[in-house]
This record gives sequence, structure tokens and C-alpha cells, in this order.
Amino acid sequence: MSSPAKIIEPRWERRKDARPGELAAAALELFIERGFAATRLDDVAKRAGVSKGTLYLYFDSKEDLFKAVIREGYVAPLAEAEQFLATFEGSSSDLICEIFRRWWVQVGATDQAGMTKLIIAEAGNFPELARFYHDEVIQRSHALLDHAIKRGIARGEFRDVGHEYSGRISCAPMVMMMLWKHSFAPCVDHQVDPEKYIATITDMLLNGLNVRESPKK
Amino acid sequence: MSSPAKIIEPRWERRKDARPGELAAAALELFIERGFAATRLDDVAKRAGVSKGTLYLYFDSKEDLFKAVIREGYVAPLAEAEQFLATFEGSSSDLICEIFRRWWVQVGATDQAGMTKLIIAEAGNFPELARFYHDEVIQRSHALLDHAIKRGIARGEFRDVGHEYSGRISCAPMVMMMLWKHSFAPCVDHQVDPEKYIATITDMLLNGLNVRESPKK
DNA sequence: TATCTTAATGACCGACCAGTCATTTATTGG
DNA sequence: CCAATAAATGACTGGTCGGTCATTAAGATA
Repeated sequence: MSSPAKIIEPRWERRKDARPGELAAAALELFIERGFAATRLDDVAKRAGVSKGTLYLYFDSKEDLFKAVIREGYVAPLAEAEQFLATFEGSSSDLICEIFRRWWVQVGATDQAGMTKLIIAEAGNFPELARFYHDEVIQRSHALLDHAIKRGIARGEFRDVGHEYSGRISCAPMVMMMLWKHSFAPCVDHQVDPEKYIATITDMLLNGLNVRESPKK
Repeated sequence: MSSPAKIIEPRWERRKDARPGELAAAALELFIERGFAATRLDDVAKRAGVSKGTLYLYFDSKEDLFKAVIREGYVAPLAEAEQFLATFEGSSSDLICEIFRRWWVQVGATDQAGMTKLIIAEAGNFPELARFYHDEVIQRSHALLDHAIKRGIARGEFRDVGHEYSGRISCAPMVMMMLWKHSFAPCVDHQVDPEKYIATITDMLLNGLNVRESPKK
């Protein structure tokens, strides 16, 4: 028997405004999971709840989709972080702790984290996109930490460590945790506790391994 | 005119023993450069100086080739490093410096470095291989640094830093430099000087950012 | 030199997938 | 309620690439 009421669901809806975003989100997920070449557009469309034809209403080609996903997906939380740094009042130790903590909440725990893996993986095939991401995200992250460290030095809190690579080195453990989450984490038993991990990073970064000695006169 | 002498080059040579290695080396290069899915077997064969048919004399399938490349290509320099650590006599600071220096020379500067990027990129598509690489390389690298740090603590040279993640965190900047070399480095102007970079890592890792104070009684 | 073995070839096949387009149907507006 | 519009569909196509195999010829053997 057919359903008693005559309420027939429409087979699909017109949602011109929502489609591009949903498609891009689905694409991002699959690109991160499988890489660019291994991702099928049928799967992207299916995950977004549409057919492949619809995808081509909003994007010119697979490559166009990829570029759109990268360019629009990076949502600068950097700007906020830079603002935060500029107006922070406390000690530089606390500043760095807070930067890492916010980094994880706002980026590391989101899909954003996977984008880093994606860009690294596809840099060889999309050098111009890699350069874009480098300039907009990587470089700025390094600069952010660099700036925080310089602040500490200027305030007499930090040693004057060679500051050509200090920002980059400070970022590395955070970036590695993001990469980890989207590579080994799903197929390995041992899990990393972000809270503890970040606490250890800041402790090591600030205090170093060496035992404390009285400064020589 | 044709050449005066009748020396005709053979169109190809029989080199049963050398082929698998040459094919695997060519495949590794291309997999690292482009990723698994984007690498064409015709290109692998061409780079190895043979035809695609020859490739299939030595490998069952593209996936088989990939697995062989990963499994055989990882050439444990870890064993040597572990041996080095076990027999090292000097200070733990020097030990860590030396580990990083050797790491770069023996791994970071070779194709090995690219393998890390490759595994991270393909972890989603080849979870069992990722697990293998994790157990054989990543885990052991972390353990190596962990062990060096524990040695320092035992000898009273290092603070007793929380040692659940200390090895992992110490490795991160080195791993990042390897990834960098095979992702952003080719498409960005700014280059990293490994010597200086490593010097900064060790300085920061050992001495930390904070200025030195007299230890509280 | 003649014969045999097998490494190596490269033309070929078929599956898969990016990209197209004629058709369907949800939605709007008169 | 009935066009008119255009969002969405999905069957289709053409090119690419993993994988095959009948054929060729290098090198070994006697």
C-alpha cells in the first residue's frame, strides 16, 4: 500500500546559495582524507547530497574546486591571533602558553588542521597554491611566534636566542600535532592528549632541558 | 650518412638483478613528488629506463610497487643511531646535538626525508603501511630522543621534564624541516640553513627561552 | 654459428572518472 | 492554476592509465 497521506517529498530542493559552501566543505573533507587525485567528484557530490552535475553548476573543474576550497577555506584566525598578541598585557610566558592553547582550539581541533597536511601533500602538484598558503598562513604563524619571542626579549623575560628560526621551531610541535591527527592518529593505538602535550611544549620551550644553574658573574 | 663503423648498440640490455632496485628508486622519487594516485606507471618505467611491461615483470601491481618501495626503502639508520646512543660517553647535551646532526646528514638530506611526507600524505589510503612506518620509524625516533633525555635526567644534567611527550616534541622541528624540504622549499624563495637551524633547535631545547635565574633554595 | 631461454618490449584492452548536456521538476509570478 | 524559469539530475562520452600478452631480441650454451 502507498502512504495514506498524499505528502510526497520533493526529490530535491533548490538551494542555490547553500550549495557551493556545502560542496566545498565535502570536498575539503575528502581531499584531506584521500588527497586530490584519489578523490572522486561523484563522492564529493554524494557527500554534499547532490549529483555531480550540480557540482559543475558551481565549479568549473576539479582543479577549480580544489583552488576554491584552499583559498576560501583558510579563514584567517591568524588576524585574531595577531590582534590578541598586539593587545596582550601579561608576561610573555603566559602569552606563548595562551597562543598555543588558542591555536589548538581554533585551528588544531578543526578541519583547518587537515588543510596543512593537504597542502604539504599537494605542494608538488600545485606550487602556486602552496606559495599562497605559505605566505598567508605558515609565514604569518612563524612571524607571530617570532614576534612573541621578540617581545619577551625586549621585556627582559627571554634570552636573546638567535631569532632567525626561533618562531619556526616553536611552531613545529604544534604543526606536527595537527599533521598527526590527520595521518597516524586514525591508524595507531596510542593517542596524544593535546592538553598535556601543549603543557609539555611550553615547559620545554620556556625552561629548556638543562638544569638551572646560578648565572656566572 | 650512417655511422662508418658497424657498432650497433643493443636496443636494451638484460639486467634482471638491477631492475627492481632502479624501478623502486624511480617510483619513490615520483611518489614523493606527486603522491601515489597522481604517479603514472609509464613515468616510473621511463625514469628507470625501461618500458611499463618490464615493471610488471618485477611488481604485481601499482599497490604492490608502493608497498615494496615503502617497506624496503626505509633502510633503518635507526639501528645505527640506537647503537650510537648506547655507546656514547660524553654529556647528554652533546649527545642530543650529535643525534640531530647525524639525523640530518643520514636521513634529512636524503630521499628518506621525502618518505615521511609520502606516508603522512597517504596514511588515509594505506593505513596498514602507515602503522608499519609508525612502529618502525616514528615510534623508534621518539623513543631514541626520549632515551637520550632520560639519560640526561639520570646523570643530573637535565630537569625531570614530563617525559611522555618530550621525545616527540624534540623530534618535531627536525621532522618539520624534512617535510619543508619536500613541500614548500621548492616553491618559496626563503631557504633554511640546516646548520643554523639545528644549532638553534639545540640551543632552545637545552636552554629554553626564559632568562636564567638563580635556583630557589 | 645455430639454437634456446627469457628479459624486455609496446601495442592493446577495459575500467574508471572528469566533464557534458538533454531532460526533469521545484519554484516563482502572473 | 498555469506557464515560465532555472536548479538539479543522471545517462553518456572521451580520454587516461593500470594491467596484459604476443612478439622481439639479448645473451647463454654447446
